[in-house]
Amino acid sequence: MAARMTRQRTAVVEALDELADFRSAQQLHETLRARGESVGLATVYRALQALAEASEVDVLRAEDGESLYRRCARREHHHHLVCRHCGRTVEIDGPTVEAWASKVAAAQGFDDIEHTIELWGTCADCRASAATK
Amino acid sequence: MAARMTRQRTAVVEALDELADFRSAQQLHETLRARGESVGLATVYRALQALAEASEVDVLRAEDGESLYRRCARREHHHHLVCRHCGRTVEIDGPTVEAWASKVAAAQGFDDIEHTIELWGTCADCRASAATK
DNA sequence: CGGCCTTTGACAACCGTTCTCAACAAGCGT
DNA sequence: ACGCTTGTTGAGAACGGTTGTCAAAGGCCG
Repeated sequence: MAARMTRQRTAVVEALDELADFRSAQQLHETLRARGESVGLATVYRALQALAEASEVDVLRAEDGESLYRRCARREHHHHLVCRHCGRTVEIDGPTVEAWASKVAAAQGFDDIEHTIELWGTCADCRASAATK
Repeated sequence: MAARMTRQRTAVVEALDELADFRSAQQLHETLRARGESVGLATVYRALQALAEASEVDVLRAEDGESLYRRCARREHHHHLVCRHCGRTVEIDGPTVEAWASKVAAAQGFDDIEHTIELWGTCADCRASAATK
């Protein structure tokens, strides 16, 4: 139960802190390998899972179903505008949207409401480099 | 290129029409088998894929990553309130939300914007049967 | 330092989905 | 109705992300 601070966990957290954008577990694993920090893939998955449970990282699903992780600045509930090419992320919140969501759901007799509100797009940088093809 | 109307495709469409709720490809496959309509799993996947491309069905991802399909009443853009236990679905639209989403994204210099707005909950029926455990 | 007990890592197992490819059948022309 | 052409089917293999297994490694508390 006690969360031990191991070299591997520290490495995962550090990598997330530096990256700042949404990354897949495999990308993270690759990054760690590249910088010499040898960490097993399964361990990366477990670390991310634990962090997500503790709300230390946000998780969202890419369009192809892969899970992406990010260490967000704010721990409160919020949403994201994510570049589908490079993972670049902007945190956003929509107080209006929150209210709207729970009102609609309640009106239909639904409980335990959760909502998924994510915005995907192509950021300015990726649009520029795509033009240079 | 021409879309041929085969027994299998017809069966998939019919099953979707009757079900009315979001179902996974495997559930659909199981349903068809159960009613004697022998259809290969791969074929179900292909049929759903084709229907999705033609905007004949809506696709969304369950929390565990599985794809769910549904034949919606309206073909225009809309969102869903889905019971995470039985797939029961209510179509909803949020004109305010749409506007908000594209405005926010544009303000950050993002292009090709797409948004995912889905509501998950437990419907009244499932809540009731859960109480009977 | 010693030992308990969590964590690790290589690899196998899983599971949803897609691919392969020979057999099959829609739909068209005759 | 009869071929023919060509898209479609289906069983099984392949795939890719993720999770499980289990012996070895190593935090952490006394």
